[in-house]
Amino acid sequence: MAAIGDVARLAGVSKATASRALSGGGYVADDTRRRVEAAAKEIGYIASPDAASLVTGRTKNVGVIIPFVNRWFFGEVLEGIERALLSAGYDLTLYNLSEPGPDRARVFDFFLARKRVDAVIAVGVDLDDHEVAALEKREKPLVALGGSGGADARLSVDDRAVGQLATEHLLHLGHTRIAHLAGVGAGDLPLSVQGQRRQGFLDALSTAGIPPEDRAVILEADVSLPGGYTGALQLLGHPAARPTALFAASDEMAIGAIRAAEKLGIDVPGDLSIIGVDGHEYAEMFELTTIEQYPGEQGRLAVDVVMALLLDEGAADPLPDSGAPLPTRLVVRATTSAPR
Amino acid sequence: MAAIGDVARLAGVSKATASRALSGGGYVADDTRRRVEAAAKEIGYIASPDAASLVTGRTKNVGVIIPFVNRWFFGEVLEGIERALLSAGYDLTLYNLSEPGPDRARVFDFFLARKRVDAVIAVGVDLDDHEVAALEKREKPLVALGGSGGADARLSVDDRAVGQLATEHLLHLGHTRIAHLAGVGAGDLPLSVQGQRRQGFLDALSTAGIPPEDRAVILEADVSLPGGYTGALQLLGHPAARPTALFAASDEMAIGAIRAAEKLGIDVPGDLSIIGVDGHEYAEMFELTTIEQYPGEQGRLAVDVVMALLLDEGAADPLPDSGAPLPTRLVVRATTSAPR
DNA sequence: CACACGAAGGGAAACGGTTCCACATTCGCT
DNA sequence: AGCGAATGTGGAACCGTTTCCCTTCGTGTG
Repeated sequence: MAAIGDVARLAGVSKATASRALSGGGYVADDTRRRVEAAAKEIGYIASPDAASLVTGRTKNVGVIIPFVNRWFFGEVLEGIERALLSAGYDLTLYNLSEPGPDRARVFDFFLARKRVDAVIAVGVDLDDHEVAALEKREKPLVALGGSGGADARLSVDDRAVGQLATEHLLHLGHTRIAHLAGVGAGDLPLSVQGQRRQGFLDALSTAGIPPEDRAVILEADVSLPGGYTGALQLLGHPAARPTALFAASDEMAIGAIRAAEKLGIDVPGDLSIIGVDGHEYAEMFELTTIEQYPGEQGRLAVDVVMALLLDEGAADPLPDSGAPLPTRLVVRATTSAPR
Repeated sequence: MAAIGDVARLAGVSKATASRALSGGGYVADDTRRRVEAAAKEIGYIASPDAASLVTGRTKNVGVIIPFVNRWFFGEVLEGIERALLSAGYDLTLYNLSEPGPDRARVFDFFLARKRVDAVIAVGVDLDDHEVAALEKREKPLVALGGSGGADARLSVDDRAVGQLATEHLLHLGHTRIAHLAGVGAGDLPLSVQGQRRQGFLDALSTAGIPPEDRAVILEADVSLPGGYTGALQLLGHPAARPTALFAASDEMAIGAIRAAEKLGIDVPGDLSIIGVDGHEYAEMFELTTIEQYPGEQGRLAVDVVMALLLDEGAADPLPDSGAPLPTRLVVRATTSAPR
């Protein structure tokens, strides 16, 4: 395989000059640079990133840890990150994190501990103290998108406000018996995305002064279409206290709920209004009222922050984002209306 | 940062011995090994994969190129690959390939050209000659899952047989006016997955002796739920030649078609039978008849092949797979029945 | 009892780049 | 004209491993 020494020899310069001409900064005469580039092309020279990383300490590679790739939100984020990283000339190493367990620990203690990534983007993962510590030890920047736990920068939708807005939309239409299909763990992890949405739901009911005995239940279910389906069957099957409106913690759950209502012969929105969260690809087709967010854009943004952090690298962080939550938008379609 | 020299000094051995004790083979006394390991743990030594790669030429990293992450099939494959790779101690570098264009060329000519991956898994991508050549030049193994183009090993469902079986299922129920919702490009790329399914469809009709004027149309649409929805609206909206059965090239398309039928007041399966392909997570919920395949398992399998190839490495390839197509299974549910 | 052989470990040379430092020009400015 | 800065280039050290080759023992074998 052709090494930089070969290129240098062919171009009649030293390794140092060849290196500068091809990648490094430094002073190189235009003429020389062209000669080196021509030589490189001629022998099909390809730089070894390993050798470069070894000496510079930078790898041009960022690690992404993500709990699912097959949920719409996460898939979309991942595609956004990938595209942004690619155009910045970075590689993306994927760690598909499972629930807590030996595999998960292995990712933090073995894979991420090595110096193979310049930074880590954690999307939608709730890091525990041990995990944060493991990442802290490496001085690599850590930016988080949603989820909870310490990070150098955290981008996040205001999920509590989202939950509140969704619920207020239903209240505003005149509903009072409103159920919430929450994500699993919403009750146990108040700081998680699902926990915050649940909190927002409760906030809205409280400020609206709905007496507790009038409130419908909160049911936790898998944040997926089948999860929403079975959860909604549960919720709607009981004839006594059937809610007139349902706030689903994600659009996938909401679509499952629509399906469940159809199954049970419950008219949407006549007998049941449904609102979701996400702005899922399918939302329009199901005419679903939802609170949109923009995961692809969020991914891109996370990459921007990483790049900024990588430039500063130790300089007094001006906290490039810090503050404004990510944008969301209420989109009213045909699954919500006033109760009969 | 602690280097192996520090470990060696602390353990009172040479770098060479420390290296052997921690990773390499060679002779090391048990006692010495333990001492080195203790020293490593004590100072929190973490080996630099870059340095190791530089000298060994192996990176313990495989590249995966995949056109989507947010379609069920691909997401599932990706998760399968990731899990298998992780447990083999390998990293996964993701290249989310877009349609042909400068970005796509960049992946092949820049990213994959470098020596950062030991092997490449291409899932569902139709490689053109230039791309195959670019990968060929690096001697790294290339295993393909579906799609077309040269590769060292190719795992694939027999998509033609799948198309044929799906169509025969409908024929067997007594249908003759059968439409096919094909994936885009099915007509132009006969060797692609979608092209093969289309061929199987035609094969079945021919062998059944259905006269061409009786056959319903083939319509190409995006291989997604919205694609299936709008495609089916197209197909079913025309009252004159409405088919009594529909073979959708994927479950996502099939579910979109179900939705479209509902929209148009067409009873499924009374007025229209629908069959899909994939065994999608949602298939059961929609009671969809489908031909299942097992993408997660396929991903795992692809990794097995890669590992085998990586071991041989130049030895006379016994073509570890070569042959039997990947398993599929017809699962009959409630969206197909005899025509009225 | 000599000898070969296997086990154990050390020294040093890679691997393929980048970058520090030194040196030689050329240029702009006073 | 003199001098410092800017520009262009080469030599050599260095990044952190692995591995080749050599030395030193101890031991089973002829």
